[in-house]
Amino acid sequence: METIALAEVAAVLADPSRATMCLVLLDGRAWTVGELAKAAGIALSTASEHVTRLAGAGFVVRVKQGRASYVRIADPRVAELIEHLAQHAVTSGALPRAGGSATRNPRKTAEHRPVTGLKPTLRARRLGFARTCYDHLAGELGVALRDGMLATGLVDTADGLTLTPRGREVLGTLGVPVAAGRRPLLRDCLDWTERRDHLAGALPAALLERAVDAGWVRRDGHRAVKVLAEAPFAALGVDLGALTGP
DNA sequence: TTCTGGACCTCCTGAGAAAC
DNA sequence: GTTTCTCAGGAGGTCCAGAA
Repeated sequence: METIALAEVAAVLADPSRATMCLVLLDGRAWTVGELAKAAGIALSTASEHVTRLAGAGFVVRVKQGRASYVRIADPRVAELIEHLAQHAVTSGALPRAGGSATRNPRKTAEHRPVTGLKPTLRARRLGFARTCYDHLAGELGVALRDGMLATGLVDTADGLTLTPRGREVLGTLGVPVAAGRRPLLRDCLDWTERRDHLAGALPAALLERAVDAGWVRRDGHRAVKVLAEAPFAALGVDLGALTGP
């Protein structure tokens, strides 16, 4: 019974077009069916069918707004599942690291297309340096944030990943709201480019939202994030100058 | 082991509906 | 009228069980 259910769910992601759509949606934004079709390199009607199937399996939800129909990942757990599958694909050799592709359809997203020139190389480097992992920061910057917050005592791992009183204070001064709600405040999320953990959960999501609102970082194309020089990441134990950068 | 026919899947074009 | 999306129908490819 469970085997059949697992096979059915896996079959939904087994199609390269639907997998591409899911990877595109990992940036946490809502996309129109037309945009998804363009990203996957398929016709609009075909994309609509794929979205219907993804929605039926609970991977995505549709939000009607006027004549447009927006599609987004159903919830953060789905995003984590897709991110982990992508990470597994990389570590198992099915997909090369950022910038490569092993799908049977070569016209897929820029993120997984083989690097053939300067522009794709730069894109891959930007993704590797700093990007969004659904709703939080990932890449070299994401891993550095975890390391920095641990090193400066803002986060503690003695009893699982917890925010220390000092961490609460520092984040408060930065204007980052600290409220867990139904989601865990902090948890580890394996980074598929760095092969190390970065921070996920309600707090990293709030930090990214605050960073974008305050202009510390700017979304720079699909998933890539540009860090501005005046970003106060030093308060979180991150030495931006020590990172390799894109 | 190879061939064959049916079932299934993906993707396309074209028509039509709905919203602006 | 234009844009965006869904639906219908069909082409082409793949998979698989059964036969030779």
